[in-house]
Amino acid sequence: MPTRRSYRDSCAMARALDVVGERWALLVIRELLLAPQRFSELRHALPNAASNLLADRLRELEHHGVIHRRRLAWTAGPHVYELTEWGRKLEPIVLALSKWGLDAPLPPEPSSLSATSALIFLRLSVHPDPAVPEIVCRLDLDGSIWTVSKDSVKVQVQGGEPARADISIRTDPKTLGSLLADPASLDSALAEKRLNLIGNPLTLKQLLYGPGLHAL
Amino acid sequence: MPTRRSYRDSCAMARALDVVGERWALLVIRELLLAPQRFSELRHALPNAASNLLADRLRELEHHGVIHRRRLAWTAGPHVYELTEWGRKLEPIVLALSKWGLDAPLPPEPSSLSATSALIFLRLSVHPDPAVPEIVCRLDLDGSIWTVSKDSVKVQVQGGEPARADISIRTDPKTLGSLLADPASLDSALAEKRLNLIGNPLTLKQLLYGPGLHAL
DNA sequence: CCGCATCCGATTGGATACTG
DNA sequence: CAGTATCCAATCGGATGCGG
Repeated sequence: MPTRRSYRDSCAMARALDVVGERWALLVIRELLLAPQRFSELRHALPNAASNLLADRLRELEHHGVIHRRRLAWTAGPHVYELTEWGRKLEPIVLALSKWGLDAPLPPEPSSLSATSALIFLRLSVHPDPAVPEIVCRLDLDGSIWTVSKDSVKVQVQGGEPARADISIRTDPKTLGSLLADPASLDSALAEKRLNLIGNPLTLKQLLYGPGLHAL
Repeated sequence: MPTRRSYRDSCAMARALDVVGERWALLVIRELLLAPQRFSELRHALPNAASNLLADRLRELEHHGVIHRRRLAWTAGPHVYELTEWGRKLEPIVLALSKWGLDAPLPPEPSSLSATSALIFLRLSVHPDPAVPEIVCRLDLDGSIWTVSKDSVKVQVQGGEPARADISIRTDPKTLGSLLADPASLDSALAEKRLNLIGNPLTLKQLLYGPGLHAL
């Protein structure tokens, strides 16, 4: 049963919150920022959200024109949820709010971390590096493949296989998160096999920590 | 009874929402963007929020370090709520979300509009105007005084009396909002005494609508 | 009045089970 | 896999109370 309440405030912020202010809504949008997702993928990404709530939020967001349901492979085949053009305009807001949230206290354990969250964290943490021409990394995160590239002017995270890669890593979102938060954890992650690396470890350090590497 | 629930998600966005994601929280923050406010002022600005919820949100936001309570006039005297330094960093996010919300459907009537909301809408709508050197306007909105100034590079909205003003207007938030949304409503607002103007009407038009004035 | 606290019915959220 | 259905707990919203 979708929610029907409103702030009944003409202010644009209140109107925005009438659309994306319900519980879980912005986290659903976060999940869809990098790629369209299926219902089961969203459930996996947001394990603390009940399935009925997820269904409610998806219905409401679709009704408001923030996301829409699309069938893959013409007819038959699974459907995915993806952001509409309007929904995509939330990206800078979600990123800004994420950046702000970095200063917030950590949640009570146990806490989840989805692949998309870790990739967004990566994009917030890694900065272009004028000292290095280009690094392309193939990333296998929880079984799905991403291409992370960084050059002197930009950092990109895209779904799918890279055409060419300098290094290839396989890990899980939590390990990636702790790697980004604490460079010193890289060695133990490798030792404990939570991180699998093909290629030069120094290249990975350059990719993740860039010019700040001297801090090590 | 303050809420104690969490998304239990390590993602920075979820952590941000653990702090400012509860109902009414971001609207309280919106209200505090331009000036500290007393409890009763917040109640007036958010008439659809129950007083116990307002008290809960204020307690939670203070506990999380987004706002803090301060006593005016040393000891005794009323206290006001104001944003902390961390809370102030939400300003660009609130403004961006407001801008996004302009494309959202209008809420069901009756709907409120606080003075702060109208002023934020003004700041979003009015742009610097290279064609005009400077316009300073004294604004009496629901009884509190603001200084709105615009020159070739910036637009400012500040609490308090201006040192000097080109025009002075007195109105209410809803009228100001409709004025900004529809320039054609200016004449009827004047005729119906919902807007009181001292000074040249053309100056007011230049202030509010600027170079877009030729559209009239 | 101001600044909340308390009480209570109406919604919403959360966990689990179930169906096409 | 992609959601519903159900039930219970937490939260919300509105009214009212109450000390300062």
